[in-house]
Amino acid sequence: MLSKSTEYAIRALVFVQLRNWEQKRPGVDEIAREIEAPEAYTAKILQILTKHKLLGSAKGRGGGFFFGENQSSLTLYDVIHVMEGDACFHKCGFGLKSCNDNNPCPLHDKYVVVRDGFFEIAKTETISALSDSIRRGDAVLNRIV
Amino acid sequence: MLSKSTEYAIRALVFVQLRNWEQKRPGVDEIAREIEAPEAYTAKILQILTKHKLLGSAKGRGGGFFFGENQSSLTLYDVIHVMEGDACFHKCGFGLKSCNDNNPCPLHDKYVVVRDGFFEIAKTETISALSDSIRRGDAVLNRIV
DNA sequence: TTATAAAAGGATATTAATATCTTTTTATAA
DNA sequence: TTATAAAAAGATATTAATATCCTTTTATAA
Repeated sequence: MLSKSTEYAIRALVFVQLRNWEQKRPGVDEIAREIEAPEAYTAKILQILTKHKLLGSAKGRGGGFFFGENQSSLTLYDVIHVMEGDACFHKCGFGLKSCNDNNPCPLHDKYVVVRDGFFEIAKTETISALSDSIRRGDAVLNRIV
Repeated sequence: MLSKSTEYAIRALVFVQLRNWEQKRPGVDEIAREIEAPEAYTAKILQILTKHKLLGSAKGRGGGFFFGENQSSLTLYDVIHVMEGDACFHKCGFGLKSCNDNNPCPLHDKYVVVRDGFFEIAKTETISALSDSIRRGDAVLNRIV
């Protein structure tokens, strides 16, 4: 499972993308409200994302968050990597320090299939693709009350 | 990813099974040493497992941990459920409160495949099957230094 | 029946994740 | 050029996970 912070990050990025497509640069307050995350905490997460250049930001009046050119095809992997590292793609499901094809833990063979499946999703799915599925109406960002 | 506590629990149970097959009832100290986990913390985890009847224990001289009859085919799911609940089998990969086939988040379709794959492993794999793969030499419990 | 070995239970400590609040910097509109 | 709006930065608070320590209970061997 991804950490709460990573989830907030992904949801925030998707929302920024959607607003950017409408020529808008949302601010912390709007983003936090839309992704249903605490505002101050969302601000911290957006800070991490901009610091790592996954996202652009503008200070001052009329400022907000946006994607630059080289930030358009951000993958889930990029976001996860910045938010919580990539242990989830490498770690043994059993918690053993050295576990691999040659020296497998009892879970290795089956677990690797799942772990690699998740890695495939992370490396393939992009923020803009996720956003587009929402724009098209195939998926939703917020819960429908 | 499973929590550290859950990993310790699974490793501990597998080790108890292996020792039980040798007619031994390992104690906290031996278990902690073998699974490379802190001793006092391991004791707490074993307490949780025995309290939930996943494992038997005997106090006093010659005491230790062991499996009873109805504890022989414990699944990974049983262990995970007791240690950290079953959020990992239900939760949305995106962190949305209501996300399902009818109301999917952008990740839903692909993520569900991975999540269900993990659920299948958890429901299928048993402590004794894992232990047996070690006994046979097909897998290892400890890292080989 | 007493000393000892072992798990159970309870209290506390540490660390990491999550969250909030305040001050500072920066940009823009008036 | 000043007031305002916004993100950045820094400090602190809270909560949950991980970890340790001490005391109590229980069983057994001597």
